Amino acid sequence: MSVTLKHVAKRAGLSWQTVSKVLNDKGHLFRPETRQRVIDAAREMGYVPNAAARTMRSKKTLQIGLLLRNEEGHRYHNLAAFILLLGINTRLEQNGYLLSVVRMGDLACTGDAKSRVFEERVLDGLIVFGGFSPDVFDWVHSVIPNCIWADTNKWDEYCCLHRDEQQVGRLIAKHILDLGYRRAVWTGGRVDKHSHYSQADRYFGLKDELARHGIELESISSLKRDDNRLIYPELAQHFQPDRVLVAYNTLGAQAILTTGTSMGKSVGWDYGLMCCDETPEVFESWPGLSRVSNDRFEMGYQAAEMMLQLLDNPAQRPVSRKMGNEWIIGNTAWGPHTAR
Amino acid sequence: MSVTLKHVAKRAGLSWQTVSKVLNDKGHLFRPETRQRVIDAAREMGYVPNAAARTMRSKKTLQIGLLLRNEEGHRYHNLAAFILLLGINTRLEQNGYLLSVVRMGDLACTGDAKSRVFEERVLDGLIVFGGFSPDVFDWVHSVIPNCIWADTNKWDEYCCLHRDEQQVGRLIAKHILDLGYRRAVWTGGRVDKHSHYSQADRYFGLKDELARHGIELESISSLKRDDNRLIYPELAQHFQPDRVLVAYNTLGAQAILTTGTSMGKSVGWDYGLMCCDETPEVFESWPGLSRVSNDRFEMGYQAAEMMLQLLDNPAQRPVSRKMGNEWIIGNTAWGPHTAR
DNA sequence: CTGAAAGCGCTTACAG
DNA sequence: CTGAAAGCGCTTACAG
Repeated sequence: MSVTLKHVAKRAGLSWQTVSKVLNDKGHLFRPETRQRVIDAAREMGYVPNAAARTMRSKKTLQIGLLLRNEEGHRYHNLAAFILLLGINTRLEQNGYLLSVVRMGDLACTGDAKSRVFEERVLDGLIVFGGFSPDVFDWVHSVIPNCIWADTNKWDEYCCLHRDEQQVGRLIAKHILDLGYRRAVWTGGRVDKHSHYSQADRYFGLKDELARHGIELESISSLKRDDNRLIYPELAQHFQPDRVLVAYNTLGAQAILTTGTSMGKSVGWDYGLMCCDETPEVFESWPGLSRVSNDRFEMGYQAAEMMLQLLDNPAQRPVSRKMGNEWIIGNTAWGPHTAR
Repeated sequence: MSVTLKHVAKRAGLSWQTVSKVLNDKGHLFRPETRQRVIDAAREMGYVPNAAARTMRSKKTLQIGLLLRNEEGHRYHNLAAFILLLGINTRLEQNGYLLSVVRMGDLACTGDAKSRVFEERVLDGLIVFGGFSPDVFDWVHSVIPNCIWADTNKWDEYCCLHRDEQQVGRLIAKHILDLGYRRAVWTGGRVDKHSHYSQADRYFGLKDELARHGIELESISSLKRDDNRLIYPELAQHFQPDRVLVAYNTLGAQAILTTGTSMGKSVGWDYGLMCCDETPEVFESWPGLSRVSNDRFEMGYQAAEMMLQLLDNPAQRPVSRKMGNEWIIGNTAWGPHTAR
């Protein structure tokens, strides 16, 4: 059906093994006319190497998986993961690797993982992204040995990639202090043992840094409605010019903005707002949000980089990395003296 | 290194070919005890079939590609494509197929396509999404014969999947008429031969349907700034209670809203607004937008369905499909009589 | 019911 | 400089 080395060889009048060597360019050790004959024949016949055959010999599939959480009723939950994917893809492509998306519920180890990647040897490695329970980590790792853990709750010396979330908290604290606020309100919810690491790290990074300067971080709780809208029952009393509200992510920031607007409060003037995170959409929809950067494309790129390193030398696993962040100046917090 | 049939066979005390047959469950034609011995041995040793070897025999890679446009400076342009990807993935997974993301600039045929999928036989088929030039279509098709064209400008009898964009225009027209508007303004830009098919179809579907009822569709032009913000120079004069503005997509709707807000105009009251498209984000950020539905997850699911059909029987290619749309009631257009 | 052989398309030692 | 052989891990006719 498709053109193989043998077909090309027949046309070129050479043995198929010779054709293989010419095409793989083993040291230019052929007569130029022979080379040309082979190359022409291959092109004319539209020869394309069979990846499976090559894989069998080389033991490398040149395929990496990206494991994403597949939450029921949250089809779109992982939108940000796409940027990560593009970053990974961009890096892997350079080395001839392909990227396949694998989705899994959090209970995969109990048997609901259906993807073929767990049943056959198809992947050289797997990049795991986001929140899964420890059991899942162990199970996945036992099936696919070469893993990079990107933004998961796992943190070892090797193979893990995190955003430096404590630094995020400290950055927020620094700007709260620089602007002269004496009251700050955390709106990112209560930290418990099931939390994603970012929640604890942002919270304590912020709290501790503020405490060092004699400011106690206040907190308000939040509710999540069935339709995924965030509600902050105690928010109203904190719309004050002397206060800065700290949102866990842009969704939270948006919810605060909406609530404030409906009460006639103007962000930046009637209250301050800072956000610990950003998403690609915020560049278009709310570039003025005062926030800490979060380049998920870069995270993907680095995760891919670590994966390539790991595959290159599995014995010497890549050292874990923490990605730094920057403060992005916005117009949603100007300090406590700007009441109009 | 990894466990093969031979290792399992040795443990089970059988030939490796027999082990293969048992594991592939060829008609239960083995003694139960033999079967059990094999199955136990395989599990104990953690046997996993080698996909490459299987591929070599079956001539099927069980891999599908998703081709996305890779625009310089538009890293995040294709965010909506992720939902499509999830839809495709969900369907393919059921049949054991893997999905790989492939990105390409629009000039690939001139040589900037770097992905390995164009240089080796790795994919059983390719789903092409979005806007490329006809040259690219031809080139891609010549390299990878089994293609499904999802939301591209290509429209044949077979293998194409479109949203019914003319119906979108007609749906908008219908609701404009139902609400009693006599003036409607298209803000979706001028149609030319490089336009995506959706632009022409939405525009003419709307225009023709309105014309049938004696209403002439007005138009205003738009500019795109360097930072991707949309500007409508002639917009101001159209913020009138007797008028409905029709946006090409949610980005356009957002831009109109922002402009209106800055002029103290209240959407739904001071002017009407309808949108031809929706994105996942709009469910969270602007559920009240009066618009036509666009389920990209479903489009992905159907594209995958067509691909599986094509692979199942390449001789009988799947007939092209047009996906219908629904009107989503919002609060941004109430008819021309609601001026306050 | 089980085993031995052929072959999928390639690469890489080893001969000539 | 070119060719013939072995082998990657599997499946599937064909023997026994």
